[in-house]
Amino acid sequence: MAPLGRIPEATVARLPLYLRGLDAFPVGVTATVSSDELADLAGVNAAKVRKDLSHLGTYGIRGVGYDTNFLRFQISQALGVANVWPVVVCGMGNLGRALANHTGFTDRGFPVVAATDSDPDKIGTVVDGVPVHAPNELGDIVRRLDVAIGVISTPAEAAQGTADALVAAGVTSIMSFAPTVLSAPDEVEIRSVDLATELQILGFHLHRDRIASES
Amino acid sequence: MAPLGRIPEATVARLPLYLRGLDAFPVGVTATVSSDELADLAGVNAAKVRKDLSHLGTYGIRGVGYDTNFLRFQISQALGVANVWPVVVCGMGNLGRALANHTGFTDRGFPVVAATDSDPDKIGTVVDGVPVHAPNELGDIVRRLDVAIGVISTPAEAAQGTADALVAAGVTSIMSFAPTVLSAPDEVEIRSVDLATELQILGFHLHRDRIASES
DNA sequence: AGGTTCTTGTGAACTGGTGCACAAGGTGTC
DNA sequence: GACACCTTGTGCACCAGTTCACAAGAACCT
Repeated sequence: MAPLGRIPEATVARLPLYLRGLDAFPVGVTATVSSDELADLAGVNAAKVRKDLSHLGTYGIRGVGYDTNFLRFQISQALGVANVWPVVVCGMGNLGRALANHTGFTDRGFPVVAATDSDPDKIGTVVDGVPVHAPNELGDIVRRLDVAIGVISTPAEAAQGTADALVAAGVTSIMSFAPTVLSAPDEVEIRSVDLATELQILGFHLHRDRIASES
Repeated sequence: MAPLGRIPEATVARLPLYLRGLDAFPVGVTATVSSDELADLAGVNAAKVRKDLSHLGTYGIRGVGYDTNFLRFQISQALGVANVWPVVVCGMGNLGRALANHTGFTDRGFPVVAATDSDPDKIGTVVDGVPVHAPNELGDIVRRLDVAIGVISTPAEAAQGTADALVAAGVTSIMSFAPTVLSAPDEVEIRSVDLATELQILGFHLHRDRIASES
């Protein structure tokens, strides 16, 4: 019922999952989905679904469920999915190349419009349709192509410098894969994904289970 | 002071960050680090560092700080970093190849020992030192190479089947990049990293800021 | 030794988020 | 129209995790 007040961060993080879950229903065809079904599709529980959706001011229909098309519209609206946010990939190593070529990005409104790399052999080339520039052109690229999001896939040593350059160019959203802490002004939103860290967390559980089974 | 009781999940997720932060101190050289410094290195706050470390039963020295070498040892111990956990990468698309070739994995005790892919052209080849097998050989590979962790980088449609195969082969730790919900028995630990979802969360903040600045 | 300064370890308050449980409201059947 | 059946929306209790604030302990200086 809350008319678009502040949406809790935990809810925001789940909205994309609901949207993904709604892919199970064809667009345009009238259908309803219950919080229970949607919970299954998104991998959460039903109470959470209902509470999350109530934050959007979405009205489901008691006894029936949510209209799939209207719900899709509401969530898209809240997330601003209609917008297209151009992305620049900084660091065209293995990971950078994979990201630049990742269809899941462009499909969802995040086209990779340019990349940077410090390797002279790569600068000036076009990889999978993405032009590779020198790092010092970053500011220029951002302004010219209206880049909204910077992806950092450089080695850890170069990450902070790259982040600084992105911030200087006016980018306020950064997704980093570099295994290091980045500092930036408060208004810059940084999401850090460290794959090795993720594996270490899995390793912890394996380790503990092994110890438990040995004793 | 708690002698290795149950460590909160949130703490476990930060231990790798502390370990990474300790890289700033050379191994073997005696030095101390305060919770404040370590907090900076790991990108969290000092109170959290102290409480987290207290869960390990680690004793710092009041008025001084923590011995860097001992701390490194303690955290490594807790995480089970000494163990080597072989990894199989399922799905050798762009992302899979990048992961298989990612030095950050092997370096930290997670060697990629094999991969699978359904493309007949790839099966039987060796990519960056990693042999590619057919999906139906997965069970065999896991048993033969003692695989502990499965990475799923297949398309969404193939993800559940791959997960099932991993579980059937006895793998209890899965890291998935597929944009879909995976179901598995409770004892299987699944960490899901959906890159498009991450970008959508960034997009939400961009969208909100734009609205705020327009009104 | 006494005083000053530093930093840990932790009790306690606080915060955000979760999950239960049920009233409110809607549909369908007889 | 009455009744049985669904499913939402939400108040409330609960829980995990965070942050504060400070006593306890250690080093150093005079």
